[in-house]
Amino acid sequence: MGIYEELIERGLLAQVTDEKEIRDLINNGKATFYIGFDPTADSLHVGHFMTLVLMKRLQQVGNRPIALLGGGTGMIGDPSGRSDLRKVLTVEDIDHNVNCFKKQMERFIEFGEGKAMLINNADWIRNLNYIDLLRDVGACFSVNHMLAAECYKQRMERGLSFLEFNYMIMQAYDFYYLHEHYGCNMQFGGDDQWSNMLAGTELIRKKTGKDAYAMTITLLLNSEGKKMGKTASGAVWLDPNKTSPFDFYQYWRNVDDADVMKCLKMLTFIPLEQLREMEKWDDSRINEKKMILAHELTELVHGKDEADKAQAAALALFSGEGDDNNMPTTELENVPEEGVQLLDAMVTAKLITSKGEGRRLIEQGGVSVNGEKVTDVYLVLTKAMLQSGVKIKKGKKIFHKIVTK
RNA sequence: GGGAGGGUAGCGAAGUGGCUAAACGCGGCAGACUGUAAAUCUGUUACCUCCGGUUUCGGCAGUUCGAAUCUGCCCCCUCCCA
Repeated sequence: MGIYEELIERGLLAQVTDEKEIRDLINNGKATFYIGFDPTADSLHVGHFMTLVLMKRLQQVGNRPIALLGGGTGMIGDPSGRSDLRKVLTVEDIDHNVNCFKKQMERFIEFGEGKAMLINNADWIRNLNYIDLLRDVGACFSVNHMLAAECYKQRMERGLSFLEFNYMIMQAYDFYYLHEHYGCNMQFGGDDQWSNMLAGTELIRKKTGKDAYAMTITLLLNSEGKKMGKTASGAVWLDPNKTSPFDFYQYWRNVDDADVMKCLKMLTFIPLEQLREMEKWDDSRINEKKMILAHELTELVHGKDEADKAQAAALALFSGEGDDNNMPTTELENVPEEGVQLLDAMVTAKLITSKGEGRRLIEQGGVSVNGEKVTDVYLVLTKAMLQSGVKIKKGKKIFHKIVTK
């Protein structure tokens, strides 16, 4: 069984331009493929994670990945899949984000001679000359054709700026550039990138007469059809400072029953035979599956140590076994002798956004301190308590420790 | 450039002088039930609070005892015509 078949079985492939060719290329390690990453934030998130995993899978069987950071295209902003106008990022923002992405990716994928390549399209896009570009590639695009693309159609209703309209051309140009300079013959991307990717293969064909291929990855949607990796407080980040390993673990520990197998298949490196076996498991073992999922992914992103710690903390908190030293912690500074109010401490720890919210929570019985339900809105955490560490539980499953030196 | 219609809480959407911190729906949070799931039910959902108070309806300036609601100017969005 080749990697192509494996990707299919894992449910990762959405669309391909030429099934036979692509299967031949990637199964035999002949592909030099690129995946673009738009530096719209200062950390990668779960959405990127699946693409990174895919890069790794393909690299393992001999294909050559190019991670293309959109330091140039980020200046424009991709309108695909967006109903509103993107806010325009400054050059500083973009460069900063690109650097953050780089660091995170390096932890995850091996770059270097003969291995994966990390390229920033700012290197060529920011220096493009308008007239030259128009004459060079502008002639290859039909506006009529572009407007027919699904991603633009949706925006015809709400408005689409000329700036964003050009994104497709830039992305196509990237592909062409990589094809010419790095021998890149394939592009991967989210399913929402399909039209942009096709534009690239067409540009290459028109300019060089050669064929290049494109393949899209199924978007990771939950059973309700929403993108996964989003929580009420925002995306689930790979940066441990933005989403702690514990929270990351908990996110996966809490996925819907209906989504567990899908996540295991799409995101983990657990061999297919084993997954097929798991699929036959009795329903009563559903929680076991969730733990495996959470541990696997936390390990991939944060390392085995962190994954073990997160799991131990979760077990300690929810079933009373294991140790509880690894829950998210906030350290308070300059605690006065008389201590601090619980509500103030919770605001500092970002457990609540206002004291009003905290008061409501306590009134509704949603807060515990060191295992005891809080009834007093004005509860004070004494300095002595804080020095030994105070365990706060908000709702049923949010745990946080507050300490002071 | 001309014409029309808009901008209300996280989102959608009522409200056209006081009874409105602002209906309703979604979303969020909490409680019950469960399996750290889903579904369901209940409560809650600007901010600070003991009573009570403070700041909100694109922005600024007015009219008024009183403005989300009326007037002027400005900003932004959508549609139609160029």
